[in-house]
Amino acid sequence: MTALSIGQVAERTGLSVHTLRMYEREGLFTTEVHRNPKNRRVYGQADLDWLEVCTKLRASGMPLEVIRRFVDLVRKGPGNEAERLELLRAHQCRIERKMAELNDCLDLIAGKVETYQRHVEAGTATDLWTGIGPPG
Amino acid sequence: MTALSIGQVAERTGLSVHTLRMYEREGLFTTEVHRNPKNRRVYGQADLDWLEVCTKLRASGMPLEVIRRFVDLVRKGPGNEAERLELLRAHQCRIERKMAELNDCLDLIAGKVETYQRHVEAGTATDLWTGIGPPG
DNA sequence: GTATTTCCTAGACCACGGTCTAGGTCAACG
DNA sequence: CGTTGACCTAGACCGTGGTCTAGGAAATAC
Repeated sequence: MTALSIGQVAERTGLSVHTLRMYEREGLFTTEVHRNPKNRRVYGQADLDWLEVCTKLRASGMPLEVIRRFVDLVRKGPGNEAERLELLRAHQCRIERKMAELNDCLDLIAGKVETYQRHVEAGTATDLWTGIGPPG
Repeated sequence: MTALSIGQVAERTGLSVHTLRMYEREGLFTTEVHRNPKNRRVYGQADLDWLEVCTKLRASGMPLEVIRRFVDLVRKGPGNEAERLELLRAHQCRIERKMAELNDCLDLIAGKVETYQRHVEAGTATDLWTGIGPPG
């Protein structure tokens, strides 16, 4: 059975101890973080599992406040799964849109990169004006 | 020949007039923004073109400071294309990494969504514990 | 002639997500 | 013993990227 200090959790999640405490203050744990008799935080496997999910949600751009909403639903216990589902699905959509957007940006940038590359290879002879060239 | 007011540019770029002025202050235009005799900003097609690129760079997470670095290179004129290229390529990589990351997140979330969906369809009978289930 | 709109500058303000400090407890090391 | 290190709380601080306000000018609309 896992029982980790905040420092250890920081180490293996990549979050700082500050951030971990902050997340707790902000109600971002699905479960109260346990304390030992000395009042030190003790994290279990469930916490690690959740933090993994949590960091993925963050990494994909979910604001802390939305995570908190999700957490609140979880804490309320069974019965609101539809709401949780909706929340996740909304986020899924946002990610998908974001990826489409990034793809778009990537296209444009890849174009510019190619242009520049040909240029640089050709000996930096000509100017590329804005260095970007007219969009096309 | 295009000649737009800041309001018009705001309208067609989606940036606010505040933001446009801020970008200018921050040196994010490859070219000085023209002024009419009344000291009003007058934007040309080149500005629009650049703003389009610029917003894509922003949308893909390039910090203003990096955009400024790029702009500085452009303003210095021909001769530093290799540097510009490097900058763009670095960003390209970051986007690619980000997309990979998002894909990862999407996988996880899609999994959760599916689980929840089955659950909700099945009549919200069972609890899903953290509503997320053990990661697997 | 006054009211509205659009613009101008300079600078304050804001949200977000951390990050760090001060001041303190406790255990272990040498 | 003293000091080092991990932890505790409460709360200040920070970077980023806007967003808005105050105070003013000029044109347009009524």
